[in-house]
Amino acid sequence: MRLATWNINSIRARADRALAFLEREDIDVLALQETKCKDAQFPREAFEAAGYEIATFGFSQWNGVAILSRVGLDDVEPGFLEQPQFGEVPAVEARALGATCGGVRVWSLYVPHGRALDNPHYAYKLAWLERLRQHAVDWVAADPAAKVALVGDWNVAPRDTDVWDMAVFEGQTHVSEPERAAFAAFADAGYTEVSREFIPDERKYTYWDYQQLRFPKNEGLRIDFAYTSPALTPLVRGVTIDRDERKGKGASDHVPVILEIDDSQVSA
DNA sequence: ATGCCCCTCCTAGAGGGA
Repeated sequence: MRLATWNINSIRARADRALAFLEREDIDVLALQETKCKDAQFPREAFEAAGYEIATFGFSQWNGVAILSRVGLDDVEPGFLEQPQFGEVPAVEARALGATCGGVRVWSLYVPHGRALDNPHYAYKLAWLERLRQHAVDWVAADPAAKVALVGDWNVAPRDTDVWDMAVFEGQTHVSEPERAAFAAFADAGYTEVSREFIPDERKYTYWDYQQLRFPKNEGLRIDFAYTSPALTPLVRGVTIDRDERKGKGASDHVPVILEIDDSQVSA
């Protein structure tokens, strides 16, 4: 099974790119972030015609997550239990969507950005990650055989080498110690960030700003990751970053991360 | 060329992104 995650930065602006990606990379399950549309606005028809079932979670132009699958799509959960809220009138945001696809419990995650270290969004980000981590612990405690994939835009650069110039990011979000600790806590819980296992090299980024020739100069960030539960980790045969997807007119500022999973042992 | 910001929405300037 080939499972991909991609912050697409508007599914309506890039439905054609998404369709081409699914076909080119032979993708079975695609977790999307920043779909930037309400459920009713999601361009379902083209993906259904290509053989995918679709679950969406979006209710405004902000955020939005989705899962497309051609290997089953069951037990859809928009958001996780007691997901931290944000806003003047606190509300759950469309940043997490769970579904079981081909025997794998997939969570498409768009972790809050944080904005600035002294911004309320930053405390929200840390609380959001911690609540998710508690669930991640509970899921494998309840069922050690659970095959869980926590994939998406984590908005954390775990290492100094995951940003193109630490001097630029010093004192900003994504690189602070509490964010890195919140990210690392998933590994303490027994999950493995498999992109690092297969791609340990430096300067292997998943995001490049649209401005100032960041992509041609390979000045990017590595912030899109895939944590897998203990039962799923040994089934991951490979991980790739589809860097070429950043090329050309109309690219998202993020590229897909693709997992090859041995599903010969996984019942659909 | 991988190429000099892009998405959204009460269409026009602002909010959000990282």
